Amino acid sequence: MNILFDYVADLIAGVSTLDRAEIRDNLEAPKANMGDVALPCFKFAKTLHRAPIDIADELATNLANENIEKIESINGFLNITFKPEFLAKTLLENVRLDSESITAANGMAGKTVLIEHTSINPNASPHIGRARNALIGDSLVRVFRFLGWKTDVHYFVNDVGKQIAMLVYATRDKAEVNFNDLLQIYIDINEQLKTHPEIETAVFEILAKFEHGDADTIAAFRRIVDTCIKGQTAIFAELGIYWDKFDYESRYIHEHITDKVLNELRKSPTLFEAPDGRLVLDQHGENIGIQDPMLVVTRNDKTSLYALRDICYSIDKANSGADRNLMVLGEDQKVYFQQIAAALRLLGSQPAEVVHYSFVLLPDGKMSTRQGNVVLLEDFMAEAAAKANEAITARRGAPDTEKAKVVGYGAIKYSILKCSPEKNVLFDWDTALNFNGDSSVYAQYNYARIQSILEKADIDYQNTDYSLLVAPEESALIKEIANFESVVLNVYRNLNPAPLANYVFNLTSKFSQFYTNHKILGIDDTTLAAARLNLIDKTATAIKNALYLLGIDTVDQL
RNA sequence: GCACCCAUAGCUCAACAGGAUAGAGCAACACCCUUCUAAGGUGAAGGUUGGGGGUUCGAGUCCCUCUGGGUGCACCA
Repeated sequence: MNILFDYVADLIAGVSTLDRAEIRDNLEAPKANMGDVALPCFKFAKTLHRAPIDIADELATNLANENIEKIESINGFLNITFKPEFLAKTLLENVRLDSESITAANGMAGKTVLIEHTSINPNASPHIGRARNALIGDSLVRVFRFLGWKTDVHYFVNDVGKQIAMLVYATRDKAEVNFNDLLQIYIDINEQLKTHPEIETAVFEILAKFEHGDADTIAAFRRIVDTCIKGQTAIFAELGIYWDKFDYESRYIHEHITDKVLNELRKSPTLFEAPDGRLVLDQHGENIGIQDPMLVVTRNDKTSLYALRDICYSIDKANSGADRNLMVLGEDQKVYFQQIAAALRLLGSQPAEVVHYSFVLLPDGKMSTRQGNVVLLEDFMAEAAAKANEAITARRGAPDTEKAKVVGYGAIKYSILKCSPEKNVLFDWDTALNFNGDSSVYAQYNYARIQSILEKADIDYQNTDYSLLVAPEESALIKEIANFESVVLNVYRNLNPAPLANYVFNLTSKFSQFYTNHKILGIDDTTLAAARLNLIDKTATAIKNALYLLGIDTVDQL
């Protein structure tokens, strides 16, 4: 639609004393049936010392143009409706739907962005709450890449800590450790800990040996952590989510980087030693929303706590040379992140831009890994794929596991990504596995319908006369296609993939209305047929690319 | 108790940097498959945008306040 806005801004600037840039800024797309482009005239009232209605009236009488079908002044709004042939031609000739052209138009080519996301504790299979992190992160990666950025996707492996030590302890006599058993082992050892304090002592001994570089203990940790990372990333790989680099937290201990950073922190008067020997950063005055903002960075023996290792890692990321430094983090880490950010600024380092997301809630409350009250991502994936396969079997007479995955996994991603990150997602099986209406399946299904038609088409539709596309359903579809680029840029600007889901549904809905009202093949007018084929081809591209940016695949036949 | 986020139709969500008559889907009701894929389409129904105040020509959107939910509040990661 930008092309139309530019066009209208030129027109209005030509017949008035208004500033062209200001006009362009105020133009908007009104609701359907009010026109194609609207200009609210209220902001010009002050500078012109005239009533908004007068301004709109005058513009309406002066703007006559062979491409304008209707121009109205209503309550201070100037509404312009273009002739549909002009609308179709202008928008479809200029629309940008592919990565190359959008990248070129927005000048972001070659910039680099570091994105860190997911970092699930390496103690069990991920549940759908944690998956939200990966889904948002991966979608942002795709959007940046689509806009021409070079992406560097990192995963911070939290391989230090009591949780891993507990698993090391629980599996000390096991010759083999199986990823799928870890969750139960973790739940069991948490249970045992309640009644056997001596286990806790043993666990901390293991942790201390690990931190002091004991080779056998490091190997034992590595066995657990790598089993977990392998298991977790296999699940994400199944969903098409990958990382470029896995950064191990323990490195900052074993390479004594924590000591160096600690020495830097010691130069600040805000670092003090508590009576028992712990080193603490006094963060009063940093505008952190807790009563007594203190960040404890070491234990009393001066060994590092997670915060210190996280600061080390954050410095590494800030120094990576990337143009932007992003991370996706749960809302439970909000205040903690502010504390790390304040510490980084103290050290002259720049904290990452952070995207926070809220938790996924179950109908009967919150998920808890320790209590085993979770919906595992794996289970969700299996259910979704199975349900999709049933539907495919019913429709096609035979199952198709690959297609079922495309459909089922798409539905998972869509159901989670369609909600804005700051809102809680309410998960229930019925809604998530409903493949009708506002779901990714709707878009995939209509995409397949288009492919089916294009497959059958035996005329060339590469160079067609767009001005033939004048039906209301065609105009509506064309305008929606033309919005693609601004939606992608909106997602980029706000670091929120949700509008893409909304867009792909609106777009598909416009196509479906067009499809049910107009024939594409088998009409006498072959030039019109060609134009319509070109239109649905562009529709398919927009659907495919929008879904792709959400991490969702398409198939040509469904 | 303090801080941050959220509250929109019975349910799940939209509303693009405050714009016009707040839109969809699901569920429920009435229709449409001799026609390019019915995982579809059409119609009707559903709202004092949690309550109250304020700013503005204009507020779901910004500010204050109350209520309800989420999250967090130094020696976990």
